[in-house]
Amino acid sequence: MELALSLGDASKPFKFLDKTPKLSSNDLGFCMGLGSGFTASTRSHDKLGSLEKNHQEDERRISSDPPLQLVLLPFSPVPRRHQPPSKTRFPWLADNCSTEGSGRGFDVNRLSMDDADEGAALSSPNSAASSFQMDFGIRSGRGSKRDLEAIEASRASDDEENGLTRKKLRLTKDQSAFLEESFKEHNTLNPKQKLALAKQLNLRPRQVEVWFQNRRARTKLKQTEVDCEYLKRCCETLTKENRRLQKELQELRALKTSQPFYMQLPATTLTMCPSCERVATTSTTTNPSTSSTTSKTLSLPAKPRLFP
DNA sequence: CCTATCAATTAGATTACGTCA
DNA sequence: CCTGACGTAATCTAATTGATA
Repeated sequence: MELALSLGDASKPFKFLDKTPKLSSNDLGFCMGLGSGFTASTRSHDKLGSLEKNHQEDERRISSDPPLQLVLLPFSPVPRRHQPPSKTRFPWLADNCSTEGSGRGFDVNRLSMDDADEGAALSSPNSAASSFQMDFGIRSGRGSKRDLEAIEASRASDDEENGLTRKKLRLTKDQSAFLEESFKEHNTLNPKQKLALAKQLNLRPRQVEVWFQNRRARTKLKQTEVDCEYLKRCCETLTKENRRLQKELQELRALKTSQPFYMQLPATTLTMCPSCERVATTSTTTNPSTSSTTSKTLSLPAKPRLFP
């Protein structure tokens, strides 16, 4: 999982955002900043952090198991620490490419994928992943504990299928990684790509489709969170600026009251920005306390975007 | 009508955390 | 104090459903 987001230094968490109604990115119609470094959403950080944590957890799990050496086609994924880039990560691909079904275990996916008819798929939506994991574990002969448990679960689910008790089985790390790589290239799939991916991953096209759908939703959610945090920072900055200006106004009024005649002189030159219609002072008054009146340059920061 | 997509939701799996013996 | 078992809340995510273009 890679999400590149550089928005400056992180700050304290904003817990209340958890309960804040999510804003649609379509609603974000304005953009304002004062050149201060905006921070990324801590909520996003939390989530991304947890994703990273999950990833690390996954890697930790993997590291305890002997690495599988497989061939990845047709993509060239980023090499991982524990996986030599020249080796492949997907055993079923190796089988698909070389032996074409020889030594294959029971695989219900093929039933639906060969004719590309999702409607002909088995009734259990989990059967595909189950068979995949079972196939994976048995043929590799040294699957992780998680894989082995998945095998057991798949057997159980196979047994329970007739009893209408379905079990949700997660995609394997490699399947997810492959889908993730694919998502980086294009976050939507045409039917041809969907079928190809499904075939490569030994999933049903429907599963690939759903995965992309959910992945898009997650991306959108994260972007919304980033946008939300960005708007919050904008709001804070504007509030600060507003307070400062109110204070300055008060001081000016007080000065005018105490020095009515003096203030009639044009000691301060006020200029109006034609674009934003804001007033900026460009010269000083005689009162040092108000001479801090500044001509601020309002820079509009780029709106933070997640990748891709 | 058919299809693809999306938002909202459900529900199973997993993780985090507190409690207690 | 440490540890493991246990229960539970929180979180993640595969999958479903209904609306819409």
